[in-house]
Amino acid sequence: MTGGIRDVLAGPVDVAARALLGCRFTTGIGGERTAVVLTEVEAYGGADDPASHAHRGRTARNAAMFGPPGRLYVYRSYGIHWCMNVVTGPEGAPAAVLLRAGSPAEGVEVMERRRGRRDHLTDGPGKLAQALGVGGEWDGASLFEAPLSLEPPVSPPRSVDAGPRVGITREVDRPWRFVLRRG
DNA sequence: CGGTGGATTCTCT
DNA sequence: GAGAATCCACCGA
Repeated sequence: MTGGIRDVLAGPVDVAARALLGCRFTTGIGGERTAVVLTEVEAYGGADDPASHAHRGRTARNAAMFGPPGRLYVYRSYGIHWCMNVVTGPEGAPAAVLLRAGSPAEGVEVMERRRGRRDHLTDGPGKLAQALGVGGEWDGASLFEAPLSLEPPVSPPRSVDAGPRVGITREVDRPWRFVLRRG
């Protein structure tokens, strides 16, 4: 074994997306430790993927997608929420995996405070970023350097469902949304 | 340089 | 199930 999950993130984005399911994503932002197990992700490619932010080339917003794999791409959605992606593929080739949902695994009380509620803590991309304390200042940060960490699951997920991506208007038929099926 | 619309979430009906 | 909230990157002029 060489780099484990890091090698997978350097490969094709849809393969990387599947591999991220079941991973434990931990943040120690603001001195408060929170973690989730990723349960829902979506893959986004580059110029060949009309639904991707990188479809029209490099811009100030999507620059992180062109960087090396294993970093965060964080952007503001609908002027209100932050959404997190894991950059994949080789440097210079834009691709990223949107983290849509997870299961709270650590620091639940911190997440409750950040979210301002006790239910629906991490069941959407904006909610997940808020619960973990991730905002725009983390755009480009490495997942393998403190205060972030990404740990692969002990054993691979038993079953993964694939379907169309959510909330997009282009390329709606590409089945690049992956959901961890409980079992 | 101004108009536009989004990889969303919440509240209310 | 529908509509509002709210910002800024992007695109066309």
